[in-house]
Order: sequence, then C-alpha cells, then structure tokens
Amino acid sequence: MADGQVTGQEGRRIVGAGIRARLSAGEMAPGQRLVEQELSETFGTTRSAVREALQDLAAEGLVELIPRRGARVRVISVEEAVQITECRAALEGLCARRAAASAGDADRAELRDIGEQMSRAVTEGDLDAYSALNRRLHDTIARASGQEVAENLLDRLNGQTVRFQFRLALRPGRPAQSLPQHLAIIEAVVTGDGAAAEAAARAHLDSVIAELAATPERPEPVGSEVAVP
Amino acid sequence: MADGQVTGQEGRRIVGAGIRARLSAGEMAPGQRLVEQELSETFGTTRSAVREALQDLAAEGLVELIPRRGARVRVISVEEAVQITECRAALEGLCARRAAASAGDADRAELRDIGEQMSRAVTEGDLDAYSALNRRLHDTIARASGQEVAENLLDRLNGQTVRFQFRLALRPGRPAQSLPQHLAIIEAVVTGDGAAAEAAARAHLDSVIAELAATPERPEPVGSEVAVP
DNA sequence: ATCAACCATATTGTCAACAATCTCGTCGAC
DNA sequence: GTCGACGAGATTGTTGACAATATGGTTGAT
Repeated sequence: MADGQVTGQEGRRIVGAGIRARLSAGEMAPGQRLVEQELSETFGTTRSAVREALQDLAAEGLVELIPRRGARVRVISVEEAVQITECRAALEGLCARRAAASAGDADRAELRDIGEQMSRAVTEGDLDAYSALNRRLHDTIARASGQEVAENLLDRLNGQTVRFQFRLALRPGRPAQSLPQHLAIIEAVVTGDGAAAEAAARAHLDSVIAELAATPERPEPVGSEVAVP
Repeated sequence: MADGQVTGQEGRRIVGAGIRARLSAGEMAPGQRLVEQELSETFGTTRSAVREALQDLAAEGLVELIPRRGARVRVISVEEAVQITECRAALEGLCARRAAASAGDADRAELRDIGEQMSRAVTEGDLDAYSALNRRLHDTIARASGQEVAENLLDRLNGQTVRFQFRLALRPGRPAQSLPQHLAIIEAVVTGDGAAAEAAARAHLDSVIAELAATPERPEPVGSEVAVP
C-alpha cells in the first residue's frame, strides 16, 4: 500500500468497501476484532475515517459495535440466517410478482440469458460461475420489479448471509437441486405469471431454508483472536 | 434547557431520540434543514454528538445527508410510501402467519384485548386511542411471531411512514373501514389459522395502499426554510 | 497452587480548533 | 432589467491531542 494518505471522505468509503470485500472473501472471520488503529494503517487512512466506516457497517448489521470495547465482525447464527432467509422469501416473492407484471423487454431477455448460462454452468460443473449467476438473477429480478425499497432491504439482508450462501453452494448436488427452481422463477416472470413467480421464488427460498436448517452450528471463535486451525 | 452540558455518548442518544420525537410529532417538516450547531445548542450537546446522531438517523432513512451541504428531513413521496407499504405487506404477512402458529397464550390474550379495545375506540370515535392500538397491534403480532429480523425491518419501515399513517387515520370513515380488517387478522392469529392470518394482513395493507394512492402529492418545501403557511 | 488486587498498556471516546466548501447577497457589465 | 462574477459569512469536514476505560499479566498473600 504505497498510496499517499487518503483523505477522510474517501477514506470512509475505502475502509467500508475494503472491509466488505474481505468479509465476503472470508478473510475476516465472524467474531474477529476490528481495531481502529490497525485498520487505519492497513488502509492508509485516519482513525476517524475508520470509525465512521465501522458505524456504517454496524448500521448494515455486518459489524457489532460494543461501547468502549470496539468492533467485531458480527456472528450470525444459523437461526438468524434462517430468519433472514424467511424475510428474503417474503420480499423476493413480492419482487418476483411485480417483475412478472412490469419487467421490460430488456429485463426479460436478460433473465432468459441468465437461465441459459445457469444451465450451462451446472452442466459444466462451474460452481463459481453458477454462484455469480445466482446473485445476478436475484438482483435482476429485484431491479426489474421497480420495487426500490424492497431492493434495498434485500441488498442489506444478502450482505449478512453471503457467508452462508457460499457454504451452501459448495454442497454436492445443491446446484442440481436449485437449478430447476431458478428456471421456474425465470419462466414465470418472463411469461408474466405473477402468482406463479411469487410461488416459485418462495419455494426456492424455502428450499434454501431447509438446507440452512440442516447446517450444523459451528462454534464460532469469541476470543480476542481467531482460533488457530 | 437548563441541563448541564450533556456528555457525548448520552448526547448522541438524546439528540437521536429528540429528533425522532419531533419528527413523529410533526414539529419538523420534510425538507427542513437540520443545522448541526443549532441542534447542539437545542439539546445542550457538542456538535460531535449531533453529527453521530444524524448519521444514525440517516441510516434509518429518516434524514437525508448530503455531503458538504448538511442534513435535512428526508422527503418521502407518496410513491415511496406505497412501496414501503408493499414491503410491509410482505413482511407482516410473514409475521402474521408465524404468529398464528407460534404465539403464546399471553400473546393471544393480548391480541383479543386489543381487538376489544379497538372496537370500543371506534364506537366512541376516539381516534388517538385507535391509532395507538393500531400500532400496538402490529407490534404485538411482529413480536409474537418470533421473527426478530422481520420485526426490526418493520420498525424501520414504520418509522419512515408515521407521517402518512397519521394523515390516513384522520380521514373520516377510515377507522370504520380498517376495524373489520384488524379484527380479521386478530381472529385468524388467535385461532391459529396461518394462511388466513397472512391473507388478512396482506388485505389490510393492500387497503392502506389504496388509500395512499388516493393521496395527493403535496408540494413539500425544498428551500432552506419551510414555506410560511 | 489459587485467588484477588493492582498496575502498565492497549484501545476507544471526546473535544475544540482549524480547514475547506458552500450559500447568498452585492456589485458591475451589457 | 438580466446575467454573471465576486466575496463575506455560514456551515460542514478533518485533524490531532487528550481523557476515560477496558485488558491482561504480575505480584503478593493465603
């Protein structure tokens, strides 16, 4: 990091984006402490910028902020991940229904394209591609629905469960299970069948919930440092 | 305000609560500027505390924070209020369904009580009481559902639309229209009929949406000061 | 060996002064 | 009369030093 010192406003953005990225990449474990000075050195910003970024992340539920004790990566239990997914089911159901009614031609074309690429990715066993397409599908439907409020809520909820989504996608046989569900959502939205789209979206997320429920609660580290493997 | 200077951590809480209260009471109009120094003098805190409180409020969507231009009370359009209510419909539908399945005896008793008091309030034409019961009903169902994530989301969404709820409740004939809907929700939850509870909750909020859609978009003041009446 | 009190250090919280930027009224040219 | 440039004042943004608090290890008594 040979950047010159980054000024505050940018610093806040940079630290926020940086932590988000590392969190998604699994480079920061749940429960891990986030020390302000460390972060300010890592990202080449001031402590104030780090502080503000941590506030942002706490507001998004990615970080837990305990007064006088600092910040740590928030631990999300399987139980909470299930609840989050239940909310997603409700909201994505809404989006799918609306998208079926009001998506433009470009959106429908994109959805068809995503469906084809997904099928191919599963055939070829390309998990990374499938995972990326998965996110793109959900995003596209949310955007096509015109429900900006729901889209924002979903963004936030997704941010909290990326870790789980990731683990889930790696299970053998999971893509083969979810592919037909995704295709059913796409089909219903593209053909404009709102009720079917909502039902398909809900069914898909119910399936995710079932998988989550079968996830063992792994003992997350709670000490000041992450347990050594 | 003859308080001694309030220390930072408390200050943040006080300013946040204070602005929230004034916002709910309609003492702060949408679009109104919130000047940091003014607020710090009003609440007897430092500017830092005000700054942090404003960040909190912005994260909740109650305040709009424009870099280098300060904070103002966020203007929520009728269109956005409709979208928010659509999300509420999805989430409260979820809560109602779950509450029907998992509410405890105490919760069911409270719901019955709320129903009786609501009927009485409408008979007596006590709008304030009815409005308070309305909120209590929604809160109770959310809590009884055990869906804490949904409960939090709903809290946030409700905070943004209090102004609209308030205007709506004052319309002549509105309570008589919404009372049977509320009673239907209560009945379904109390008797444990999840599907009916979800349907009733959705129907109720669809009715709210219809009322909102019939609300004229009033020209909100956008200047540095609120327009004089 | 166990436990509690204590202290050094690491870390977060607070503040007030300073810097940067925007707003809005004033002035002048056309 | 209209438009644009300019500048004073108001407002937000940034910084670094200082204060308050928690942490973890050390010491000494039992």
